Amino acid sequence: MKYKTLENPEYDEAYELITEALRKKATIVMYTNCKVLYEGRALSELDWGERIILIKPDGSFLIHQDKKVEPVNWQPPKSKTRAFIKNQQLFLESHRRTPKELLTVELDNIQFINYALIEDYEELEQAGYEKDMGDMIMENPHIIEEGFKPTYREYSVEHGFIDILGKDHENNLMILELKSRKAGVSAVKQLKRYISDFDESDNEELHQCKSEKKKIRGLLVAPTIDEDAKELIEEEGIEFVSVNPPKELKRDKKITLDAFN
Amino acid sequence: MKYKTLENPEYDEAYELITEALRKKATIVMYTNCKVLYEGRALSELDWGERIILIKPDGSFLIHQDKKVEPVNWQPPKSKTRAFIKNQQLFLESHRRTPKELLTVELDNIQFINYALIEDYEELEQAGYEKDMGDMIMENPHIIEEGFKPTYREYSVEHGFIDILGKDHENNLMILELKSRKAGVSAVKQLKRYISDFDESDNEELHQCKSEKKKIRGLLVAPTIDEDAKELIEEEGIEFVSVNPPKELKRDKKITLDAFN
DNA sequence: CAGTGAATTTCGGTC
DNA sequence: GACCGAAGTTCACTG
Repeated sequence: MKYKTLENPEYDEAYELITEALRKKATIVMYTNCKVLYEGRALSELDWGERIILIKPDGSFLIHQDKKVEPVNWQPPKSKTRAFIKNQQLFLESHRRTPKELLTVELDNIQFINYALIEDYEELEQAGYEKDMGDMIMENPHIIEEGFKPTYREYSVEHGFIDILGKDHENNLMILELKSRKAGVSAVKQLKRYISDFDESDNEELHQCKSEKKKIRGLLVAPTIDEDAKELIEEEGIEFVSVNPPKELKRDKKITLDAFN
Repeated sequence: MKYKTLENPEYDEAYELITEALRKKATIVMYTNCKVLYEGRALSELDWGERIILIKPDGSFLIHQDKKVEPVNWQPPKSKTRAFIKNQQLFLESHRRTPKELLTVELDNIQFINYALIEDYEELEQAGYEKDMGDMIMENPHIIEEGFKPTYREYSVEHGFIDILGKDHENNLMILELKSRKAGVSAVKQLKRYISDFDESDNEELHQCKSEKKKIRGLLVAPTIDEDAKELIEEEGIEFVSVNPPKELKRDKKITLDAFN
């Protein structure tokens, strides 16, 4: 049988069903009154109330209240779940090894339990992120400006990585910091840091640049920047280039490319 | 009636139930085959597969696959959900105003739908965070060292806030940066920045400190630090004090305090 | 394993 | 509504 449901089960019936579901690595959905205790990286307690509990075959354990996107309590994948009965009360326990974390749920008045062997073989196709932006710029450097030649991706410096390093048409060095969302002051500061890191570093690119008496240009590349970032950019002599992250799914891209082959 | 369930409903039955549930501001749980399209800050597409859908009375909309703690697609609270039928297919649509985001779900082969008017009046009680650590240190400064006198909490400087500002028994200035988890290099850098911000600022504390020829001590306060942070701290002349965040629920604390009154 | 950084981060605070 | 920072962040990726 692919799935099973119990409505208003007794605690012993519920115990049997949950244990069976866990053994079968099924996905369990419950709607029940419960009380929750969490002890691990932090500590929390949630008194009696009706919640939705989701237990996944990968060990993920979620407890949702009727508000918020985030679960009120949870355990990550690979956690071990078990059900047990104590003093004629049903408990669920989810245990994580490192870091040691324990989630204990006391159940009462279960409205329903459903378990199912989920069939889902799809993965999310997505686009519109910093990485997509970087790919796009490496493929079409002119988006930044005419004559821009990217030379390195993820160029390592003291405090992190320069997203894209390159040169303009006059061979001035260009340091690009990409943001796929609106950039704030923190992005400008990050870029500033990379520039000074680079300027203080001992590397071929820099030596060549200095021997040719070229400039180092810092560019913040993002869809937009907020007002404070705008001011800071002008003070710091940094340039801003507005680029939107490509919102094109890989599959679409592939089809498009295939069409050209 | 407090809750309703349908197993293997036809699309029109499902439509009726969902519309009724949305009108009643109920919490909806579904287990169904579906296909998902998201367009907003990013873009994503998820092909047909069985998933669990959760729609909350606050407008939150979650789609869970059988893996991970995070939903594969979602909309935040205050989103508006509606159901509609097109070409004898049932769709769910969740719409957010700012930023404009749209989640569209095509449903097929619904295994079950449940809606319920959830009764939950409890909020999570929790402890073990940075704020708790700060509270604890303000109340018991000797945790840091004998003679430590905290003077300011969240003291504003150029690039942020100094968690705790104070003086040692010799009236040297102490700048504390708190972390409730293992501190890394980034925390040391943050502290360094606050120290230099403070040193470059124009304020009473600093003038007094300099006129008395006192030192400025930087302290990183966290349960532990990683190896890289350890090295950096020694280089930079910053001190590390190991403090664990208090794992004590407010209610417990209140009871403890009451017991002493 | 630990460490780094992005995320449709979410969420709560303040301005 | 924008901005800022914490979070049991989670997650993917690297060494």
